[in-house]
Amino acid sequence: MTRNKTIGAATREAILRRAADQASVDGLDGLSIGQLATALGMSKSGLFAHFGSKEALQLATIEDARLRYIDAVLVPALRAPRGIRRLDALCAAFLSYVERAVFPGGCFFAAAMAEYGAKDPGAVRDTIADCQRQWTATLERAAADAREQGELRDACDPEQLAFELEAALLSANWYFHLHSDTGYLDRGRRAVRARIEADATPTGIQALS
Amino acid sequence: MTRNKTIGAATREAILRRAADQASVDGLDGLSIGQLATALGMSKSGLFAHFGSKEALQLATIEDARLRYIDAVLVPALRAPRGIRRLDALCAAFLSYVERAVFPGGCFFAAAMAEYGAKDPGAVRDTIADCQRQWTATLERAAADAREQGELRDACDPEQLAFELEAALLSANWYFHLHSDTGYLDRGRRAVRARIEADATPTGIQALS
DNA sequence: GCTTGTATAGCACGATCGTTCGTGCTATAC
DNA sequence: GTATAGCACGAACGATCGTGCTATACAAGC
Repeated sequence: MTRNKTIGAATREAILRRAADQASVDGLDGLSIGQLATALGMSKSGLFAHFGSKEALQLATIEDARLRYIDAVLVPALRAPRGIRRLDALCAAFLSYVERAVFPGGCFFAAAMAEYGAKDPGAVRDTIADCQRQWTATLERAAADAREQGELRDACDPEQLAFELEAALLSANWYFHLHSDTGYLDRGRRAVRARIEADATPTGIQALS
Repeated sequence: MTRNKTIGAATREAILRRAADQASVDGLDGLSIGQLATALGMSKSGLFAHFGSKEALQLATIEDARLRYIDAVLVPALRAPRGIRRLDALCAAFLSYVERAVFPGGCFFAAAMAEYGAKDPGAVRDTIADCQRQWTATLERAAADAREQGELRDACDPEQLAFELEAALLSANWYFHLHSDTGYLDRGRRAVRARIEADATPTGIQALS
């Protein structure tokens, strides 16, 4: 029984990994259970039984993607000390995550946000909006910490700064994929660096070394 | 015949308008001929006959959306004099176009870029990439003009500037819709103004009045 | 008045969609 | 050795997808 459960869980993980990969390319809505099952060499009904509905599959996929995002972006970035260095590390980690193609279609959440941003409310949309808010909050907190530590000017608005940094990160993600040109990732890095420095104090600039 | 053609053309226009509206919400791929026909009170086959294939409908929809974009963004912005004022006007016109909900699901091309950015090449993807390039080039040209006119610093990189401005515009578009909060449009306006001023000469700043 | 051509409708096709159901295999529990 | 539970399968459901083929309504030109 416990043994069976382990087997089932492994299958489930494999499904979700593939689902997140595919969704980053074709969208969460474009995700098809039949195609997913074929790609995994299993039956449609066998796969379906793990979730019970397409929406449940989508939500589980988001959750799996969230874990992968934490591993790929947050964990490495949070090793940097609180403040301006962490803010910079978060941006760098995101761009690296895009470049390493952790998801083959680019940032999973960027794609999901674009896909569901204008749709009617629903569980999927709400979850995506929530993920988005969490990430933004992480950037804002890093910026606020940096300001408190005297690394960013008092006049700096952490929320505005986070907004602008994320704008650069997202655009780098879009253009990188649309034009298949890594140069846009460098543009993103330049934008991030310049934007942080624009609000940085001498202390902050030095901390960035 | 001319009369018939006029009637046919009018129907075609109505189809494309609705198609672009719907695509801005559900994506160009999510666009369904059956739903579109029902929404317009006509038969699936009658609608289909206008285009011959879904891809042709998608391409025609993009073309129609392009014209609407020109009307809503480029025409008003190009009334501003060449240089820094036009650069600013382009950004302002874009944010206004988002705010006025010219397309109900937000910027049509932003949505299409996000949807097709990671997909395999094809006519639709190529066209979208082309539209994207054109708009970027418009921003870059305005920035380059401004630099030539002494409104932006010589050290300013027009391509990088255009990238960062567009990043702010796109993110304002995404967040505005995802969180249904016009505050993000103001964040975009602030980001644009600050970014332009960061590279502006005193002459340039004065020109922005 | 007849022909010609265009615009739309009707109907049907094969494929695929998400979903349900019944079944069989396999491994643990008693 | 038998009962139980988890996992996956194949078949089929009704609905919808994009796409054809044919017919009708109607205006234009002879």
